[in-house]
Amino acid sequence: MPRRPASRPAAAPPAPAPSGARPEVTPRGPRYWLVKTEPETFSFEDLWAAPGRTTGWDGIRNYQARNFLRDDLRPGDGVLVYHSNATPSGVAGVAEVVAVGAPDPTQFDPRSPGFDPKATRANPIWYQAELRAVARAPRFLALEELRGLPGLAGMALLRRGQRLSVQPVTAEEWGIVLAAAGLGAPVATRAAAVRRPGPRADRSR
DNA sequence: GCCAACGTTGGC
DNA sequence: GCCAACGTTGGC
Repeated sequence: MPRRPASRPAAAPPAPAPSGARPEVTPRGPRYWLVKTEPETFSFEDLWAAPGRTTGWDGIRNYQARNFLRDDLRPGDGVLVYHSNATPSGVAGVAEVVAVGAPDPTQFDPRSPGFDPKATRANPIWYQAELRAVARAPRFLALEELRGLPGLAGMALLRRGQRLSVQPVTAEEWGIVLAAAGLGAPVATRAAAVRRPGPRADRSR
């Protein structure tokens, strides 16, 4: 289930990501991410309905996004699932990383739009992560609403020209988005469990 | 469908 | 290595 309508794989570039405009990843502690998916292809509801509410998040064909997926996601990390190219676009729910490190199988499948003739099983180019749905957003958080939330001005998603389909989210952004989505109460990702209680009013007595 | 913002390709 | 052409993303 391609997250992106897997575009033609680009030619193999120099392996490691240049640092340039790469959004920063929190070095320690729980990490948070946002992944984009076109709901007509694979929606949060599809993830929710998947066996074990889990699926291999495949179809990533951008090197920077791949590097986050391959090198930085860790089991237990929290993930905002964002619907792109949708009406409206926005955050539909929360997932968590279950496993990382597996090659994206669609790169080996000539019938898949994600097929990459340069990839071999010995030398895969693209990777996937196992994601498990944790909670629907009681309130779908539309992009327009996200733009209006104080504290999210610096969020990668909201920056002009930002197109990464896997991007880091800070702990602060995570807290703000969850609270606004009606998920202020603890969400059962390991990452969220580790999260320090913040100034948000989400501590039930 | 339009188009801005990028990433990639390929000629030189 | 430069950079114009082209392709893709994704909001609108």
